[in-house]
Amino acid sequence: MGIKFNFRKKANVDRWQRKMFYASRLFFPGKFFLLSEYDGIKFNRVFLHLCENFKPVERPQFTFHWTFSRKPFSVHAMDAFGKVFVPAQIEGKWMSKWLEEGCFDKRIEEGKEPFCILMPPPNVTGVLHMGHLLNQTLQDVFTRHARHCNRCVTWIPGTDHAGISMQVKVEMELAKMKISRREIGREKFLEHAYAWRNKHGGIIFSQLQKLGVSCDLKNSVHTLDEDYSRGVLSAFVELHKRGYIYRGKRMVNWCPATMTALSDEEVAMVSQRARLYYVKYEIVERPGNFIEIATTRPETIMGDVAVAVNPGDERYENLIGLHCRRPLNSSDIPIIADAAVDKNFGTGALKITPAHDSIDFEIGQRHGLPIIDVLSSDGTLNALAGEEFAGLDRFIAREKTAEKLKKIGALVKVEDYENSIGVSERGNVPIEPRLSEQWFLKYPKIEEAKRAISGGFVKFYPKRWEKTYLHWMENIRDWCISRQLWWGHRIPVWYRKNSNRSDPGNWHVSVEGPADPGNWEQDEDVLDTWASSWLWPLGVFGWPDQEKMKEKDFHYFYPTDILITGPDIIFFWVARMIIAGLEFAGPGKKSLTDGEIKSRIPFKNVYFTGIIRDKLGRKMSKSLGNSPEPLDLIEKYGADGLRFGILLSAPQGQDLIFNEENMVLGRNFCNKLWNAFRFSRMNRQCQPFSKTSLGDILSRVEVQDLDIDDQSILLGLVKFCCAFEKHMKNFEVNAAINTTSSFFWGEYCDWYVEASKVRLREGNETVFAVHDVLMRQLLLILNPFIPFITDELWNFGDSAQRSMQSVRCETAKDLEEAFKALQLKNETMEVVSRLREFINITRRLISQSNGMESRRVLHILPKNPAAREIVNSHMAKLKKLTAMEKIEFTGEVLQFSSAQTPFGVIFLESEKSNTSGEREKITEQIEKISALIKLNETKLGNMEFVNHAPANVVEGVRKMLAENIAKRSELQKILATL
RNA sequence: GGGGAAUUAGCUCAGUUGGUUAGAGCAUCAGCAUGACACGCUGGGGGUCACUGGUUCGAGUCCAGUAUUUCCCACCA
Repeated sequence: MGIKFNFRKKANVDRWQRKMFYASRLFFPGKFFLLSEYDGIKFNRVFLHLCENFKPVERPQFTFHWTFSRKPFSVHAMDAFGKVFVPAQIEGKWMSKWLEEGCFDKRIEEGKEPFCILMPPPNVTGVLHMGHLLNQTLQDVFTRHARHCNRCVTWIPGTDHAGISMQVKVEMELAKMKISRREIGREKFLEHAYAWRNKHGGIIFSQLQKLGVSCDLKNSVHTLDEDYSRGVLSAFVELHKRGYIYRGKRMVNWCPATMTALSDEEVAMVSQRARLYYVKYEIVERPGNFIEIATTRPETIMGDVAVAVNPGDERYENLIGLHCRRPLNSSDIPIIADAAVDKNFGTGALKITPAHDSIDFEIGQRHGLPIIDVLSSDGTLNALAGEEFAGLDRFIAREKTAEKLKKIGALVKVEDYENSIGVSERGNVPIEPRLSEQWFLKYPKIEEAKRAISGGFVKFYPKRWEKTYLHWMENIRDWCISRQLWWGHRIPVWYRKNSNRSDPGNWHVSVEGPADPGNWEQDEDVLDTWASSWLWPLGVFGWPDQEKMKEKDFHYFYPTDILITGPDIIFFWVARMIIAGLEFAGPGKKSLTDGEIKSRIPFKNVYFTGIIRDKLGRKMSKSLGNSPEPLDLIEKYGADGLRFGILLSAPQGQDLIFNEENMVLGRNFCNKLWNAFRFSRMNRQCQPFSKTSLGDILSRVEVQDLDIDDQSILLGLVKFCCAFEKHMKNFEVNAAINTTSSFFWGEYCDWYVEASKVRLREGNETVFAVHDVLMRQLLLILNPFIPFITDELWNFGDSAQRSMQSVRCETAKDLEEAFKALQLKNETMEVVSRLREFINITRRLISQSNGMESRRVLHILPKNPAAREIVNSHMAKLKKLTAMEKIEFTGEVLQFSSAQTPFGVIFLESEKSNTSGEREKITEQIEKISALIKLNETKLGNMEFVNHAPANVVEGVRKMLAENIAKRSELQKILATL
C-alpha cells in the first residue's frame, strides 16, 4: 500500500493539513475525503474539498483527528471480536447477569474474614452527580477487591429521608398545585410526601447500576423504615433517660425561609458587603448629649434594651449607670458596662438586643435585662417593632428604619462594611439568631471519641483530617436536634394536655407513646436528619432489637471496615457516628476502656475523598451548571472508561480538577486491554479463563522453553503484584491503578508482546501460556476497577458466562509459590533491561540520522564475548524491534554514525557519510561526559562525603565514575578514527 | 483571628526513611500503515522543583520565614 508523499516539499503547510492531505490521497484518491471533527466533546462529520487545488486553509480552533484506518472494514479470524471495544454492547448484559447470579449478595462463611462497607446514604431525592461518581466508584473498587481477596463481603446501601431538602421539594411540588402545607395539615402533607418519595425516590440506584456498583440492593435501608425509625426513637429515649437530652429556651439559628431551627453545623458563614450605621442615642440625664453606637442591623433597634460599653473605656466612664433614649419606638434604656464589648470596634458602644444576637443575649442574661423580640418566625417584623414597621420583611425594614433615623436626625453616618453572616445551607437565606424553645443534645462519650482517633482505633486517610476532627471535639457545643418540620422522625415526647410544657413533670418520653393517648399531645417537631443518620452503622443492622441484629449479622460485620465519604461532612456525620457507636454499640456505660472503644467504633478506617472541581477550581454543583451529566459520560466513555478516568484523577483526599481528558485515557485503556486480549488469543483455540486456573495454565509451560523475556516478565508480574497489594492496603487507589497501567502497558504490551511476537508466530505453546498467565492475573487485578470489560474478556469463548467476581485473585506470594517450578532466574531481568536499552539506543540513532540510513544494516563492535553471545541469541527479536535487515559484528571502528550501547558501540550503515557531523556530535558527548566525570571526582575527593555517606552510595559514585571514564575513552577512540 | 492544604515541564499530577544525571500522562515536534490496538507504535524537545535563609558531606524531600492560591473553624456588633 505504501503511497509515499514527501510533505517537506510543500512549504508553509501545517502539520494537520499535511496529514489530511496524506490521508485523503490514501483513501480517496479522487477529490473528497471524509474526516471526523473532534473537539473533545462531540463528533461531527464534515467534508473538505481538497487535493486538486490544495491550498493551505486557515487553522480552525479545534484540532483534527482522523478516525479512519487503512483497514477500516477488515474482519479478523475472530469476527465476534471487533478491534474497537464498544462498552454499550456488554454493560447492560453484565449488570443483569451479576444480579441474576447474586454476585452482590451478602455471604458468610466460617473461617473467612468479613468485609463490610456502608454506603453513605444518598438523599432519597438525589440524582447521580459527580461527587457520587468518585465516591461510589471507590467503594465499589474496595468491595470488589475484597471479594477477590476471598473475604465475606457485604456492601449495604440505603437512602436518607433528607429532612429539610425533601420537605422543601415536596412543598414546592404542592405549591405548583396551589396547595400550602399548613392548609392541608400534617397527615395529608405526609401522604403527599410519601407518595412523592415512592415515586421519585431511589432513582439514584438505577443510575448507580449503570456505573456498575456492586452493593447489595436487597438489603437496602431507608432512614424512615419502620425498624430504622424505632432505632432512632429508642436512641432519643435512651439519651433522655441517661440525661443527655434536655429541652430549653436558647439562642438558636433560625431559618426564616424554612421556618425551623438549625444546628450550628448547618449554618455557613458567608462574607457579604453590608453597611455600618452610626446612630446617636440621646442621654436622658443629660439632654443634648448623645452616645453613638454602630450597628449593621438598625431594624432591630426597637428591640434594644440597653447600650453597653467596655468598663475600661475612658470615653464612656461617666455615662455608665445613666440612661439613653432609644430613637425608634422611643423608650429609656440603661447604659451598662460589660467586658464583652470591644473598645476598638465602631464607636466602642454596643446596642444590646438580647432577642436577636447571641452576644447580646449573654450580656442581657448577665445584667438581668428584659428581652424584646421584634421579629416573627418568617423574618418579618412584628407588633413589638411598632406600627410603622410591623409586617415588613427584615431587609426592607432595614432600609425603612435607616430612612426614619435619618429623618429624625439620629443617623450620624453610614459606612460600607464587609462582614460575614450565617446563611442557612438549605434555605439559602441569612439565618436569624432567635430565642426559642428546642430540644438539645449534650454529646456523650466525647473523651472516648477523641481517644478513638488519637489512639488509632479509627484511622483517617489522609491523616490530617484527624486534627480537624479533634479540634471540633474540643470545641463541641450542644446540638439542637429539633426541627419545626413534618418530614422526619417525630420527637417521641408527649405533653399532658393543657399543661405547662416546660415542666418535665408533664412529659411522657417513650418509643410507644403513653397508654392513654387521649390525655396527651405529641411534640410537633421532628428530629434533625443527622440525628437519625448518625445511627446509620447501627440502624442498618436492626439496632436495638437483639433478634434483628443477630439476623443481620451485626456481630460478624461490626465494626465495619471502611467508610468512604467527603470531608465536608466530617462533623455532620463522621464524628457523630463515632459518638453514637461508642454510646450505643454495647451496654450503657459512663466511660469506656480502650478495648470497649475498639469494639464499639462504627468503622476502622475512614477514607476522605476530595471535592470535584471544574477547571476554574469551583466546586461542581447543579446550581452553577458546571457539572457534566454522569450518565452522558457513561454513554460516551463507557462505565469502565469513566471509572478508570475518575480514579486516575483522584489522589487520596486531594481535591481534584475534573478533566474530561482523563475519561479519554480511561476509554483508551479499556480499548488497549481489549486489543491486548484479542492479540493474546488470536488465531488459536484455548480455554476461556472462566474454565481454567493458574495451575492449568502453568501446566502448559515447558520449562526449557522459557526464554529470558518470559522469565523476566513473570518475575516482573510478581514484583508488580507486590507493589499493587501494598497500595491497596494503604488505600492508595490512584497509585494502584497507575502501577497497574504502567505494568500492563509499559512492560507487557510495549515490551513483552513485541519481544515474544517472533516466537508466537512459531506457535510456541509455552509463550502462549505465559501470555495467559499475565492476562489472567491482570484481568483479576483490574476487575474491581473496570468490572464490565474484564468480566467479558474473562468469559470470552465460554457460553456459560459466569462472572469472575468471586474468583480468588492470586497474591504476589501465591504467584511466587506457583512459579517455583518454573525455576525463574533473577538475572534475566537485568539482561532484558540491557536488551531494551540496546534497542532504544538503536532506535534513537535511526531516528536521529533520519533519511541517512538507506541500507538498514547495523554493525556492532562488541564489548566482550558475552555481549556478542547475548546479541546473537536474540538476533531475530533485535532485528524485528529495531527494524533492521541485518545486524553484523565488526572488529573495528567504522565511518558511520555511531552510538554506545551496553553491548558495545553500534554503527548505522549509510550511503553517505557525514564525518564532520559525527565528529561534532561525539565531541559534544565527550564534553558532557567529562563534566560528569569531574562531578564524580570532586565528590569522591571530598573526604567528608566519603566518610559520612553510606558505603553503597559512595560505591555507586565510584562505579559510575569508572563507567563514565570507559565510555569517554571509547568515544575518544572513535573520534580518533574519524 | 486560629488551623489545614497546595505551589515540580505549556496542562494534570507522581516523586518512598534526604543519596547517582527529578519522572508519567496529555499537549507539542519528528517519523511510522509493522496481521492486537491510530482510542496505536517509535523517537525528540521541554524543569533555577514558588521565593529567601538554615541544618547537612549531600535538600524537590527536613527546619524557619515570605509570597500566592485554596479549604475549614471562629459570637467584633
